[in-house]
Amino acid sequence: MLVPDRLPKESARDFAFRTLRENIISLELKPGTQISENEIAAELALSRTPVREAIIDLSKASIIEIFPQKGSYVTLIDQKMVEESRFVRDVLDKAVIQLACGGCSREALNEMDENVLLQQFYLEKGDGSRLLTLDNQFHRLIYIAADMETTYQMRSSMMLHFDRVRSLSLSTVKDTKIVQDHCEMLDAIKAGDREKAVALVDKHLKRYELDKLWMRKEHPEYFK
Amino acid sequence: MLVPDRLPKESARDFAFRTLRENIISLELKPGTQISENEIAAELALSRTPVREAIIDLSKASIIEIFPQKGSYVTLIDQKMVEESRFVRDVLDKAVIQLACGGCSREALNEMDENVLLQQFYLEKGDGSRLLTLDNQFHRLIYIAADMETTYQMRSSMMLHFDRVRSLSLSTVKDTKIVQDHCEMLDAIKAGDREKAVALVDKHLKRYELDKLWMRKEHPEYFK
DNA sequence: GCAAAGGTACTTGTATACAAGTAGACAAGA
DNA sequence: TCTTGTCTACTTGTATACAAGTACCTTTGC
Repeated sequence: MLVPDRLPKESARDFAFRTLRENIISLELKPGTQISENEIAAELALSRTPVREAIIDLSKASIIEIFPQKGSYVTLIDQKMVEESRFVRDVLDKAVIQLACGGCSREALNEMDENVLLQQFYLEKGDGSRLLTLDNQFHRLIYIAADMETTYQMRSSMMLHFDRVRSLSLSTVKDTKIVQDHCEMLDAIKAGDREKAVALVDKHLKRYELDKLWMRKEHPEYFK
Repeated sequence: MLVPDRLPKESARDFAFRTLRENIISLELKPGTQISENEIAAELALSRTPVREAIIDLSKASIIEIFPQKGSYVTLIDQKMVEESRFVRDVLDKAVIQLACGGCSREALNEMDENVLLQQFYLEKGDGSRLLTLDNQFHRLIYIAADMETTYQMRSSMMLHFDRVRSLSLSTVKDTKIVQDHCEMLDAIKAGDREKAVALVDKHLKRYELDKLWMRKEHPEYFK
């Protein structure tokens, strides 16, 4: 497992949560892997308590499954769960982008401009990991622009399942179309073109279908 | 605080979570109230650990706010949060009921029939608390009918804010229209009439606007 | 050889002890 | 009177100890 630096003032629990989450999404901790509270605690130089609390949090999002008195495991990727995540994302993203089309602050637009610029930069550099971060950030900025940040947080917890599937594929495929989609979405928001924006979200999400198929073919052992 | 019976095989953590959640939603624990891990633990005859874990869970849904080394408090009702909850519910409910209109099992329909019957029964009896439970259950059944139960769980966590506002008003108002709405929704699902179903969800949600206004007028001290 | 019993080493669940930080009471001193 | 320091009693955060259940291996008996 990759152990990042502990941020200043970060609580033990938050540190454990962040570490586990990143390792699971990046597939560094593979689906099916057993998670021992004691082992993780030792690895992070913490006691069991904060580690346990972090694991409970992650189990709430069904990304870790706890079997009392037996053990805890990184869940296998569940096709149905990924599908529902996709559905929620589809429905919320379309509703929110329409709000954003209704007008948002200069600030929010600037941040999105900057984000898209960086996406193009790292796309050329071929830095898939950085791209994934910017991708997530871009969609978050849309929610912020629509003043729906709490809703975004909720979306995030469900998106964990989706993120795992994207993780590997985005870092190898480096699809230029995804960045292109983001550019066009931003344009649609600026133009206040709801119809175009919704169509773009729809097209955008369909791309991940390929990711899923590719991953399922390449790593069937990750799936339930 | 009202302490329910502990269910058989229920873990201490689940028991603490359930107890706190119910007391908060029912406004038995009023917005702004301080929650002491020690006090709750004593009251439920548990140690701090499971109580603490339950409190952390509830803080994830922003229904309890934890100030480290200071104290934990039942959050005041946040208008923006209620608004976002309403938005999420609106968007998801409309999408899901359309799926249900696409056809669902005989079983699911039977359960909904039964539920609506009970709603009418308890409406006449004037049992608001029982009505609230049935109301929640009805909407859950729609999600189950659409095979979107995980999505419903996500919806639930955000709905806590909404539920608090409904709690008092539903128990006093006992609006016959709400039960009527449910009947019509069920009919629309049976008929596969998407358009009608969506319109009903829309109308249904608008009723709660009145709840909010009533509550804000009656209990301004509960709001942020 | 095989089956059953029991020990052992793990797991998570819960309880308790201690650490660290905050708020308020209260008294001492300017 | 007001300020300041300290003590006390609280809070949550973390560490540790113990309880209870599971899986597996080993040993014992046939």
